[in-house]
Amino acid sequence: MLIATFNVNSIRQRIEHLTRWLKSREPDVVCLQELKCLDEAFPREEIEALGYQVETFGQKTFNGVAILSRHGIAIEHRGLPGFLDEQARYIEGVVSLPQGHALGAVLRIAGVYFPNGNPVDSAKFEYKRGFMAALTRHAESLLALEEPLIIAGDYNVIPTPDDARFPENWRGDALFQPESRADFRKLCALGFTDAIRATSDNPRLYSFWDYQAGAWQRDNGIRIDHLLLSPLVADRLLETGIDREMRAEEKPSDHVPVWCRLKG
DNA sequence: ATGTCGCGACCATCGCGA
Repeated sequence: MLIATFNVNSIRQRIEHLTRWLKSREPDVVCLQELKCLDEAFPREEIEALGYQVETFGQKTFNGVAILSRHGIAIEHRGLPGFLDEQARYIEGVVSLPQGHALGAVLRIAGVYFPNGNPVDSAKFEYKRGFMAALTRHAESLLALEEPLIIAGDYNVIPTPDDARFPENWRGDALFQPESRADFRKLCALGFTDAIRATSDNPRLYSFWDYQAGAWQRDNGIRIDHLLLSPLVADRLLETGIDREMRAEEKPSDHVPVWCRLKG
């Protein structure tokens, strides 16, 4: 069972990259962020042709999230419960697993696209913190269900200095503010495992490189796309990966896919 | 600090968000 998250930075610009990657990586469930289009403009047929159920929560121009699943998925939320929001940043559903699966009958998956939050002295940062507070509250209620649960997506948070090539460059940025990092730690402290950090102590594990100033060529990256695993999922974690070679393709997204493989 | 994208308004560049 392979679960992935990928911020595509416009699904219409990235559909060819995505389908190529789906064919080679063969993930079971994928959370997508930054669709940047309405549901009716989402190129669903190309993805359905590869055997995926496609569930979208789109928005014109900005944001937008989706879940792709090779197993049946029932969407329970479009929009984060308890957080009034005009922006499409949250989608949650329950995947029905094949009979006799090691995880049990279901896997709950939430796809998130956190607000960027810059500049820090603006309402945008307060909005980011409010989103995190609401997600933490909601995650607490989900953990009480004691189901296997993954919250996957673009958190727009650099958790530690090891998650940036040049951490000093991010001082004062909303992605690396003490408050943003503390909020992320508080969410994790509910009992989630950061899948990448649980399986590797390699430095330079990044998921995003800015388009500007030759960031990719200099490996000036940050790790902001995360897979948070509930205890029942963490118990079955086998390996993780970051498909950084996607960033070297023609017309790439500024993010690359991050994935984890589970037993069963 | 900024050497870049993608979108949508509007028709050719520009402002916004990242």
